[in-house]
Amino acid sequence: MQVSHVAAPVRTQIISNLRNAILQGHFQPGQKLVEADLCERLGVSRPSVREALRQLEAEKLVVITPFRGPAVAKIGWEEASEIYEARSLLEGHAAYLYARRSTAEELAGMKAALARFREAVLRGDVGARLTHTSEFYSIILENCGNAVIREFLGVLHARINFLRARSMSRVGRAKESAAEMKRILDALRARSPDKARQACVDHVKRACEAAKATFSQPAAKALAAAPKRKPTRKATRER
Amino acid sequence: MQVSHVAAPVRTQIISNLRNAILQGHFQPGQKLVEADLCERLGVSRPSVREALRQLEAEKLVVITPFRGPAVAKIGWEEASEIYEARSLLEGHAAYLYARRSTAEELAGMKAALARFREAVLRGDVGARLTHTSEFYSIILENCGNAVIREFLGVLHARINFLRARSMSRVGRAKESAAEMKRILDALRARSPDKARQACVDHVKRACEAAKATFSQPAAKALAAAPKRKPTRKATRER
DNA sequence: TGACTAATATTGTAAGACAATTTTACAATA
DNA sequence: TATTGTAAAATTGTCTTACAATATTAGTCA
Repeated sequence: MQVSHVAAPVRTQIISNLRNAILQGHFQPGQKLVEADLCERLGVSRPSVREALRQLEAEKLVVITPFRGPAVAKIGWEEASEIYEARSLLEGHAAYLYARRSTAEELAGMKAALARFREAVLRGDVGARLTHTSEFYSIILENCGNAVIREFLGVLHARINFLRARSMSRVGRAKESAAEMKRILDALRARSPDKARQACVDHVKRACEAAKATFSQPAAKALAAAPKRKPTRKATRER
Repeated sequence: MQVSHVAAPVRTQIISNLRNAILQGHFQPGQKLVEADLCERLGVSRPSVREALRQLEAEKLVVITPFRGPAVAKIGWEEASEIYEARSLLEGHAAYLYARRSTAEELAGMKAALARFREAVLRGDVGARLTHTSEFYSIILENCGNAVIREFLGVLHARINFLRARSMSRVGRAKESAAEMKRILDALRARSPDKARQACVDHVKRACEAAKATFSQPAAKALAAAPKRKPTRKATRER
């Protein structure tokens, strides 16, 4: 007899697959996602793919333009700035709430995550830095007692994931980041909601500034790759 | 079938229709939404309906359980409480941001909306109260300068819409609400971000308390509406 | 009456079809 | 050569049909 397989619907897997692919940068921002290609690549039908794309659109990871189809969401500095602002507000409040609810085990878990983060910084492992930062934060979010805030932050983190990766790979940033996380942890240990909020807000502010700095660099690449408008019409092939 | 020349995808209309129907209470919370019924009622195909339902699920207005299908989201006090908390945070910040950006025209518009709200209170028109409250708030949200916060608040408002309707119909509440809105407007006129934030937070807090009070009442209706219950089998599943 | 089984309803997914629209390719022209 | 207009191809939006998987309901039997 088959184990009561809670049978993850195909659609769910498609969503996970696509979301991970986008978050891990396998698709470039702005890249067009052709439905037929996705069907073939994932081995599923078009209705399933379309339903999954709807959900990702609602998460703002995908933008769907009528008759032009879905594309990976592309984010500009202005929008990123707004996301950082909302994140600061929500993350600060999550820490505020969590400061009164933290347990010794959880704080130990955060300490361990922070240690692994520091180790990853020394190793120069950018991917691990993100992983352990997420571990650190998820303990706060999972236990802050407000699922609505948690989910919003999950969506926001996903949307600026690539920015976090970019800024975290900057030399000085990771070390700064570790110090800021330490400050958050200290505030939580002290069970001081206001200090925890402030530490989080400061951390996000710094992260925001680091991300902003990365918005000046890529322009060089963009300019280099676009030697002014080419007269022939096939110049619009991008996207 | 019918062809629409305009760029208004059928799916978009379905989403609007269903969302409005839910917000206006034409479907009860917890009510099951049978795909075939929706197809017939809206005159569209099942794939289109399913795509629309996916989006509404992402907005948390609809809950889809595997093999049991979609149902109008039902919200308990605990979740509502979390929503009010997030709303307080975000709405307060929106007002904080807006206090520095408000224009004379916009403030006049808010004054007018508040006047219409007061009028609706006197008339006893509950529907108009909600309409004009939304007008009042939308001026803040549309111009606060942060689209991310604006959209989050739009989603939150939709999720607790029925609560707002319930609490706003309580006798004393509407009048209180008018006074609180006046206080927000005064703070904005004074261009005081902190006062505006505080006024908003207080307003949401009061609204939250009013909503909480309505969570004890509705049991009466539920009892009256379920006269025939067969004890056979597992008591018919809650819908 | 109460429990078990069959029938029915509904959802999950696939495949195919076709109109609407955009994109690309190509040809005509100055 | 460069520009512009048109035709072909590609892609999306939508519908229809189909069928397996699961849940719900009805009916049967003690």
